[in-house]
Amino acid sequence: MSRYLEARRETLPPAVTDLAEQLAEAGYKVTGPRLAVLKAATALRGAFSVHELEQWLIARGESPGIASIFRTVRLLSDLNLLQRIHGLDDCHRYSLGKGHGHHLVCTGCGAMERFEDCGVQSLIQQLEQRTGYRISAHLVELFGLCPRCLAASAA
Amino acid sequence: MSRYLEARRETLPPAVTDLAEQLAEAGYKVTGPRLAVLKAATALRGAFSVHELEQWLIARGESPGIASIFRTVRLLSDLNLLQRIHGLDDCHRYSLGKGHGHHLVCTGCGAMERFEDCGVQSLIQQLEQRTGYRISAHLVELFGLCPRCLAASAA
DNA sequence: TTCATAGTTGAGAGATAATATCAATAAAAT
DNA sequence: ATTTTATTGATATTATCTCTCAACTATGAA
Repeated sequence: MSRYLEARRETLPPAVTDLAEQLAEAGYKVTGPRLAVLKAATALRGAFSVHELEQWLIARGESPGIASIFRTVRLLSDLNLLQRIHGLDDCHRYSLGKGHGHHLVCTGCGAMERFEDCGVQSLIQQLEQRTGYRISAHLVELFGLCPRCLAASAA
Repeated sequence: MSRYLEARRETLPPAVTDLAEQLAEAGYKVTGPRLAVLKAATALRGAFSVHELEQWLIARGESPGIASIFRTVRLLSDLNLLQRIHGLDDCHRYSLGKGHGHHLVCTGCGAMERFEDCGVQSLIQQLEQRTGYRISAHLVELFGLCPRCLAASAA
């Protein structure tokens, strides 16, 4: 495995070591900058932007160069460990999570719920028949107010 | 109505005058640059980027400043006459069309089908119950190969 | 038709998101 | 411990898009 990771395993949250192990398994080196980004992404939870990752890291005095933050985000995305969130306007947010997933995003505060089953299978079948396309991917994102923002707006 | 539009109605495609009338009705002036962008968007059909609009216009020697192209795209979008297409990667394409709509985009050639009914109502109800969110908007986009690209890839 | 006015335009500066370059560095294999 | 090779970071660059503001023009009123 990764010597670098083993040396600091004790000091890292399990979620971070877990992700780092997947980087190693995929043949990538486990480096300081990459661990830093993983720490930030894990700590921020939910939907975060590259800028927010950077701010979190700067605040702790351990920010890699911005290029490496982008590179790590891209790498996690390529390995399907990170999903890009497509907002109605904003398309520059991400969420940790394995494989295919969808998001329900609060337009008030940015909170987010992930869900797996989006029930578009029958729509896909229907459209394949009607249009002759072979559909291989889909994007489903939902927007609204979370319970807290809902309560606040009612007051 | 718009004096400017009436004076050139004869020289414009109906799809363009139709859109221009909607600008006028909404209280916006019908100007040369705006008509030019409408012509480009109508001519390009399907999914287009701002850059493609600009290229089309430059090729005909009637391109407004890039700022005005962006402004017109934004205006059409605000009036719900233009939809932004969210690709898996690319989020900078648009499609003419009124109101709420979804897209089935060919990952091979960029061709595109619009569809209205996306059948996520029951998913929305389900998630509202489970999460307590009040869902007010959604994004559904599908990707695959169009019949032509499918045939080409089989060969 | 002409005029006044208020909305619109365009050039260029600037903001933001992201990538490219490449010498220096550090993790991993030996 | 040394070698090898991936990775990093500073900087420049590109792409997308917005801002500013003087000049302009479509529109409504006269």
